[in-house]
Amino acid sequence: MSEERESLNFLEHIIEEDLQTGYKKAQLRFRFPPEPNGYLHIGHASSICLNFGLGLRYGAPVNLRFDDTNPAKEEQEFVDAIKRDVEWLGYHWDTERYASDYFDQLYDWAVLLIKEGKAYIDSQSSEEMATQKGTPTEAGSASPFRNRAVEENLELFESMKAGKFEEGTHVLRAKIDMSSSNMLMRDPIMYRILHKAHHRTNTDWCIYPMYDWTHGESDYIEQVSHSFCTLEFAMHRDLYDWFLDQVYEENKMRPKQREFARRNLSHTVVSKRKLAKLVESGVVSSWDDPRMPTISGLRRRGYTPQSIRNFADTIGIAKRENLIDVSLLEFHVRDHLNKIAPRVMGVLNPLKVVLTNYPEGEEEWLEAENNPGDENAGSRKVPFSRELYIEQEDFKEEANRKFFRLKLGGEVRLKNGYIIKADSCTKDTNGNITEVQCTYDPKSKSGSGSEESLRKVKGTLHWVSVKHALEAEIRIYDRLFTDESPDTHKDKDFIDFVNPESLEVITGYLEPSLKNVQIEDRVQFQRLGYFCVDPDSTAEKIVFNKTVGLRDTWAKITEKG
RNA sequence: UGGCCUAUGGUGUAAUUGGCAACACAGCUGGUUUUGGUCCAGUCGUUCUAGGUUCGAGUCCUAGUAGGCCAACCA
Repeated sequence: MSEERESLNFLEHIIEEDLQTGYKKAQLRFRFPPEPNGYLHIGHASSICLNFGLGLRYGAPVNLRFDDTNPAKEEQEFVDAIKRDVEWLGYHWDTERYASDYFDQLYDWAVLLIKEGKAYIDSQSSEEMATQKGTPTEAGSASPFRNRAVEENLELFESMKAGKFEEGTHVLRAKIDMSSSNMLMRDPIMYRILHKAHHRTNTDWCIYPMYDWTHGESDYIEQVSHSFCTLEFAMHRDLYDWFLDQVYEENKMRPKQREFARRNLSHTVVSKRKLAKLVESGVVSSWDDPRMPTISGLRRRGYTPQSIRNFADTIGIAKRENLIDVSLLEFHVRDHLNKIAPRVMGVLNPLKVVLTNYPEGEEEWLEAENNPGDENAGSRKVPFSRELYIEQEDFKEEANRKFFRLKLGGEVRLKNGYIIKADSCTKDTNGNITEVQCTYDPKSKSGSGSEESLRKVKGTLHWVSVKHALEAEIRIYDRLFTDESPDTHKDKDFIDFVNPESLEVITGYLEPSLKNVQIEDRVQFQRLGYFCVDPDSTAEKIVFNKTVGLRDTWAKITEKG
């Protein structure tokens, strides 16, 4: 038994260290804290995999906590969608929590701070407060209300809560340090007045706590040991700790915020504003359009939860800037789908082949393996007849030796079938090839064991019997953006980089075994790629999404010329 | 003119905490193959720069350079 030293990421190192210096393993607890103001995307998926992955690794519970402190943006619809996505990824949260569960506690604590002279009601406009805040290089100045009497503060705060004031008239601020080098410590706002109904607390409240006041205290209430967030919150840590100091009791777990770099994926955008723009402007059809980097989009595209988890696992976690090539994500779907997707045949760009020596009206059903890499996958029958479709790209009148496909006078094997030879072809008035006449070798039947069947020919083509072919709508996707980092250009809008050819809808001809596919079924169309049945699919009209193509060495050869 | 963070192959992460720079992807060469897929083998690095500490530095120190972040009644 060789014990291999596992390589840990820097967050795991922090946890390991904490475990050495006093934390008990049983005290470990993590959380995934989305704001329910939109759909989860691939970036969230990484965060989910990180937190829940840590939970699995350490046998620690992970809470799903909705950071719902801004009723102006949040909706139940998003709560539901987020839960569905986390579940789909295959994770189980320990408890489902809401920051709004803690509104009472937060309010009580705020009152405590006021009583201790550590918070006050400011009655200035936001503009006045902004100018007082100073700049990164200049200290701020005190609000004229900074030394308001405790009694007055208490009274005003209560009146705020009671709904006696308009929005924007008063806020509760923590009294910290107006000259701190950290702008966030210059008397941050804890509460603001918002006369808006909340998706859970309805109209119970008209004052709502700010993120900074809420997050650390929520972690504390839930006794989260490690609160991981992205780097842009690094500055918030001082505040997180300050707020915690105000309520912390010795015998409790003191949550620790640590920050990691968010992972950027090439050729896409993830900001909610930008994704919304793609939907609103009609560039994509919906939030779950298969081109979207949302989890629901990836799901519809045919990605498997495991492939996304594997991806998150491989890219790891660190603190430096990064731009992960989307091809790595594509590698992981291929890798997983290669193992689980049944192989089938479908022709997307048909060219008719007629086997002149195959009896008219006759047909036979050939044995076809479902997955050559998986012995247990079994086999199925595919119909063969005189008239077949092959891909247009698989035939050329003349071609050089590198072209392993069909050419006049050349031979090729039809997958699971016979070796055929192209004798002639017919063209339309524009010179386009419309039909190829071939002869087949009846003794070369796949699996027959005959000498002829064992002959090696350079190429093997997929095909479909014309008479038996199933028509289906095939949606072929390409990258949504032509630029690897579309939203980082100062002089150009990300919309300018939208790939006009990101969607192509065609009719494909499939082997009849696909007749009864179900939504979300995934298959490999041999030699083409992986495809997934779209929810738009019906019994009358099957719709497939192309998840990702196969690795294509031939394309590279042709590119090079 | 302030503060915080970061810097390792084309990309993303490691490096037993100071001891021969590793893994995956991509690339390139071959082999296998009834998918130009899969699989197998091989190949591809002056650890941002300059100093310093040390027998020994990717790791520690100093300075520099580059990039990112920091002022919303957002999270």
